[in-house]
Amino acid sequence: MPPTPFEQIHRIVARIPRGRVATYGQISRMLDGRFSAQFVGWAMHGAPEGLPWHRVINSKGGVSTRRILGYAPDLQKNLLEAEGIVFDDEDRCDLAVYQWDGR
DNA sequence: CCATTGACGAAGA
DNA sequence: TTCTTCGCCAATG
Repeated sequence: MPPTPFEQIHRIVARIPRGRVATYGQISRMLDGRFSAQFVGWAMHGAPEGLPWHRVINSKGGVSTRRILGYAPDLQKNLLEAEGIVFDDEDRCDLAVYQWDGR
């Protein structure tokens, strides 16, 4: 049987190298637009342990987990900073520098 | 089966 | 630049 949408998304996320990031929309496009960017976010909600979910951010270069209740504030940002990614005073990083090229 | 729901994004005001 | 609107589509109840 074919991989589920979640599995296809998780496979891509698992390939993101340390110190790089990918956007929800980018992953959606890498899967040929079969799923909406919004759905990619939903797939992260149920990400299996070990998946580098923190390397997936929004198109503005910022993290989106702060609005989720139950998450430690700035956890995602802290994990990325630990990998060398720098955020500006608006909590955004430079996608031109850190965005994964998919290879 | 139908309505609602998102860790989103592009376009327009 | 910020805010709103609309499209997106599998999952969930």
